[in-house]
Amino acid sequence: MGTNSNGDRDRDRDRDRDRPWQSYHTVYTNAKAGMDGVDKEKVQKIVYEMSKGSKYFENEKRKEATIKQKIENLQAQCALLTDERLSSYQTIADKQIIDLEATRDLSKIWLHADMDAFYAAVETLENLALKGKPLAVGSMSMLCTASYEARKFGVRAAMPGFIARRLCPDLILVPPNFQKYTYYSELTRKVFQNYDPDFIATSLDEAYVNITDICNYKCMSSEQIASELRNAIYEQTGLTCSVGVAPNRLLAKVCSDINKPNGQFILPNDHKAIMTFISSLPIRKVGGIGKVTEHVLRDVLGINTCEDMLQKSAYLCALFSEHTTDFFLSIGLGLGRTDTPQQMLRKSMSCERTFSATEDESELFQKLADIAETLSNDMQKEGLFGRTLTLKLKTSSFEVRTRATSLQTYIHSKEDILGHASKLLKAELPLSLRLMGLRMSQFYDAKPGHHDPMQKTLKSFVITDASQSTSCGSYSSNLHLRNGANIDLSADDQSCFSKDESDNLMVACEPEEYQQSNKLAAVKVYSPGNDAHGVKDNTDECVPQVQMDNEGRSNHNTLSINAEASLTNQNEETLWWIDGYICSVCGAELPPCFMEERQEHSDYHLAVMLQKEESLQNRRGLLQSERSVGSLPDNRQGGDVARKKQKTSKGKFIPIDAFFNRSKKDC
DNA sequence: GGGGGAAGGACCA
DNA sequence: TTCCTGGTCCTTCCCCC
Repeated sequence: MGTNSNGDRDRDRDRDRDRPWQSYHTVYTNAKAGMDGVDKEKVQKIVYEMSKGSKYFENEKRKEATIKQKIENLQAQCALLTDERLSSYQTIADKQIIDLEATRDLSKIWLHADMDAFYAAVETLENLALKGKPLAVGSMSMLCTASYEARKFGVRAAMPGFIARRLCPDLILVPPNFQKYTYYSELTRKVFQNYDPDFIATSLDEAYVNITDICNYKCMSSEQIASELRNAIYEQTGLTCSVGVAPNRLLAKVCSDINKPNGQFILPNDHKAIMTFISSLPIRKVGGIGKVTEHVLRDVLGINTCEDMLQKSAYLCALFSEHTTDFFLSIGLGLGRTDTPQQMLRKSMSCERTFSATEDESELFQKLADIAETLSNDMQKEGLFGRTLTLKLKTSSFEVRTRATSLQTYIHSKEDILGHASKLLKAELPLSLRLMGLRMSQFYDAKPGHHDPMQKTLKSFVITDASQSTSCGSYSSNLHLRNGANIDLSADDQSCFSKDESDNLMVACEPEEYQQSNKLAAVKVYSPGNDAHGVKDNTDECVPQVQMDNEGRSNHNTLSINAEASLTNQNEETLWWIDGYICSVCGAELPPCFMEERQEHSDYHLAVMLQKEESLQNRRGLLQSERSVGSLPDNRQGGDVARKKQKTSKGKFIPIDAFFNRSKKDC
C-alpha cells in the first residue's frame, strides 16, 4: 500500500544519497499550465542547490520530517487494522457514499474563468516591448506570476526571484502594480456580470459564473456561451482567459486548467461522463489537495487519482475525521458546490511584514506599531471592531509562532491594538525575528455613526422594571446587530441607566427583584481609558456582548446584556409581542389574528427559558458561595481566584448577534 | 464528554 | 544577499464546567 517495505526504504536511502534534490519536495514540483516541456529534474536540482544550507532550507527539512512522522504514524495505524475493523469501516464508508451520491445535483452549469498569467499579461499589454519575453511580476524575494515564456524555464509563481533568475538568466522582473490589475479585473467583472449577476469572484483573476439561466435564455450550449464569454473578455480587455464548464464549481475549476492558456474544456452534466473524467484525475489537480495531503494520501494509502479515493474509502474512514473523509469521498464522486453562496462575511483581517532579521527590541516594537497602525486603518475603513487579536511571529530560522488573546471589548484603534499586541510580543522576547503580523478576528461589524430610524428601542427589546432609574447624563448611543436589527439608546432608555462607583453605566433594576427573577442583566459602558474588567453580572450566566458606539466618546465602549431574561411572571401579551406583533425574543413577526401560532410560539420560548432557569437554579448555590466571599471579576482582587473568575467570565461571552441569530433559527 | 479558546498548519491566489 | 501576503478552514490540545 504505502512505501513502508524494507526494499522501498533502501531505494529511498540510495536516491537521497545520489540525487538529494529528488527528495526535496518544493511547491514548484507539481504540474502547472505552460510547464509541460520543462526539464523537471534540472529545475529541482537548481532549486535544491540554491536553497541548500540556508535557514529556509533547514526549516523545510524540519517540516518534511514532521510530515514523514505523520505518514509513519498513519502507516502504523493502518497496520493495526484487522479485517473485522476494516469491514465495519467499509460499511460506514458505503453508507457515506450513498448519502453523498444522494446530494448530487446535475441541474446547474458552472463556468470557471481564469485569466492567463494575469499580472504578467497586463504588464505586457501596457508595454508591448515585453511581448514574447520571459517575464515575471514580483521581486528577488518572491514572484507573483510568470509569463508562459518564463514558465518554459521552470519559473513560476511563489518562487523566489533569485532562483528564477538562475533558471532563466534573461528573466525580466517587473514590480507588481495592483492598481493596474484591479482596473483590468473590474473590466472582466463587468463581462461576468452580464452572464450571471451573482457571479463569485475569488480573486482578481478568477471567477465562477452560473451560466444555467443564460444557456436557457439564449438557447445556446454551454460550449457556445463559454466561447462567447472568452471573446467578450478579450474584446473588453485585450487579455485572454481559460474557461472550464462543469455541473459544479469544484469540477469547473479543474476543467479551466485543462486547456490553458486561451482555451476551454466542457464537462457535460452527465453522471457517466463525470465518473470517467474523475477516474484518472490526479488528486493534486483538485482544489483543497495540496503538497502535504497529496504526499500523505500517496504514501500511506497509495492514492493517486480521485477514483482511488473510493477504492480506499474504508481506510479513509479509519484514519481521518468524518469531515475530512466526507471531503475525500466527495472528490472521488466528483461532487462539488452547486449553490450560489450568500454574501460571505469577513472573518478576520490581518497585516504582516517581513524584514531583515533583528533582535533589537526597540526596532521590533516600532515595527509592531507600524503594523498596528495599518491594521487599525484597514479596520476603520471597513467599520470593523474585533475582540481576538493574534500576533504572528516568524523567527530568523523560519519557525512560525502565533500568540492570541481574546478581549472582553471590541477594539479597532491603533492604541488598543498596539497595547495588547505589545503584551503578547513582550512575553516572547528576546527573540530574533524576520516577520511580524497582527490579525484581528471575532468581529462585531458596527458602523459608527450609522443610525436607522426604524430601529427598536432598548426598552422595547428587553423588558425591565425601571422604577429606580437614575439619569446618567447625555449618552446617545445605538447598537447595531449583525442580523440587521438596531437598538437605539434613546434619551428614554438612557434614563433607565445609572452609574456605579466605577463610572460604569448600569441598567436600573431593583436588585432584590433582579435576583429573584433573574430578569435583566447589567449594562456596562466603559469610559475612555478604562480597562475592560469584565461585566459585573449578578448571575455569572451567559452574557452576550455587543460593541456600542457613543457619539463623541471612546470607540472602545462595551455594552453587555444578560440574555437570561426570565419572563415567567409577565403579562403574556406585553411580554412577548413588541408593537403587538414582533416577538421580543427572536424578532419573528406574527399578527394578533394568528392566535394559535402565537400561543405555540410563546410556549416554545417559555419552555426554553424554564429549562434554562431550572439549570440555573441547580447552580445557584455554588454561585452564591462564590459571591459570599465578595468576589469581583476585576483587578482589585488578587491571586488565583481573581484570575480564575476573570477567565470564567471571559469564556462565557458570546457575541450578541450570535445569540439573536440562534434564537431566530430556533424559531 | 462537550464547548470554546489557543496554537499550529494546510491550502489558495 | 534574497524564500511573500492575506485570507479561510481544519485539527489538536487543553481548560473548564
